[in-house]
Amino acid sequence: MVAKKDSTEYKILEAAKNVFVAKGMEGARMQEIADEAGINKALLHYYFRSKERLFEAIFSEIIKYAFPKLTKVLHSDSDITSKIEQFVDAYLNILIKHPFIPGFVMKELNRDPSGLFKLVTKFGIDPQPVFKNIKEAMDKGEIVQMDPRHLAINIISMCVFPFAVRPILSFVVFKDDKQALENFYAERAEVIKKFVINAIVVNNEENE
Amino acid sequence: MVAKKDSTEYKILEAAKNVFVAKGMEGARMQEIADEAGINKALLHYYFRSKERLFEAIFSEIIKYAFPKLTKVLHSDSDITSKIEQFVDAYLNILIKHPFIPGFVMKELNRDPSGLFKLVTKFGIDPQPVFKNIKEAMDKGEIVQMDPRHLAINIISMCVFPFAVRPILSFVVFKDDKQALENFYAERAEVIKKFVINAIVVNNEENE
DNA sequence: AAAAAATTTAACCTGATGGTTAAATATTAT
DNA sequence: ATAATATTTAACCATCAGGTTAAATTTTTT
Repeated sequence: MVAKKDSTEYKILEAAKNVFVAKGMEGARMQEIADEAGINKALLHYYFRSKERLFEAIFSEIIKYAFPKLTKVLHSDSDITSKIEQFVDAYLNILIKHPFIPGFVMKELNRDPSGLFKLVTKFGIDPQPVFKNIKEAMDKGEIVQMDPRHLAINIISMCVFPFAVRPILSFVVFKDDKQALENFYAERAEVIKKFVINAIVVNNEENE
Repeated sequence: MVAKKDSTEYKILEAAKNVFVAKGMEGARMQEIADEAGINKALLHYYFRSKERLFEAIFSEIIKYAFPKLTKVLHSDSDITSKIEQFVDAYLNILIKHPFIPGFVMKELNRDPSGLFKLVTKFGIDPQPVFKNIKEAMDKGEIVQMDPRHLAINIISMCVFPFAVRPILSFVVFKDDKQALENFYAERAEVIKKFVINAIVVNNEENE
């Protein structure tokens, strides 16, 4: 059940999200979350019982936000290249709006993978149907033959990784020029789609 | 200066690496590092002064190990596609031998980017010459025209990201089948090279 | 052999931190 | 109006954790 805007619970969730995203589960301090929510620290425990549970509430909310938008495009009846393009567009749309997600999720993935495992199981996320769909397209000669898992991880890697390494990317490549970095991110969807299509579609002279 | 094998300092560094990699800078406990090194906790401070400095010693050693192997292949006189292939081979070689590196480095990148910034500056890592080299190859028509930065980040993303998400990749795609995962990683170099060459080399019918 | 330096140790310190509690206050139900 | 429930608060607790210290021991230097 969703907390009403302006309620104490809502304020806690917003503050907790800000602090957990910035500092991580271990680095975040309950007093800092309370300060940012403008409440007494004891209330954090009154509403959420423990730091761990508060964190889980935030983490699952983030995962719950992103996953459906991605799996939805994969269950359409489009041909494989359209699906890939829609998937890339959907993914970049989410990442541009919420660029903190990859760094945050991957930090917590490596700290304690079981949390994400539970959510994956809970949401019934299963890539096998997607791999099967890709395999069928390969067998029909629509795209080149390769292990569908490699194709999937190639696409996801190009989508997510640049956001996950945002700090070092900004520093090394963009010299902390925020606008240039935003422009780079804005171009990613088109670049990835073209790159992938070029890599996998057979005899693709028309689009050269 | 390198610590002699079997010396206390060497034991500390090995133990610290194990614990920092597993738990991260914040999650690691000095007592646990001492226990694993088989020494009194005070010795950690005697040799390294603070937890932060001990961590920095480990972190820079890891970065120092990996970077030269990668930049070396980029400074050869080969044509661009050979360079890309050598780079991918070198990168995957390192990652397969030390699969913990991406998860660890990215976790610390997001916790405190300045540490990595300092190392990048210290080692004089500058991608501009590589971008220039790529651009020249594009202008000559050897590979398709695109922003060199996108090409570079595409390649690095496909190399690194699958290792960075190893826990969830193993869980979701490989059902914790370690051998299957290792096989997948072992195939990555060839898959990435072929994928990239297909994506960027013009009229590449011979290799189909 | 003796002195100096390096290394090691057990015990301790201080601040930080997640969590708890009893009481007060506010809100809701009767 | 009163009772019950929910919310809030200041103060506190107990443990944890990085770091320190004086003294003992070992090793190295003279």
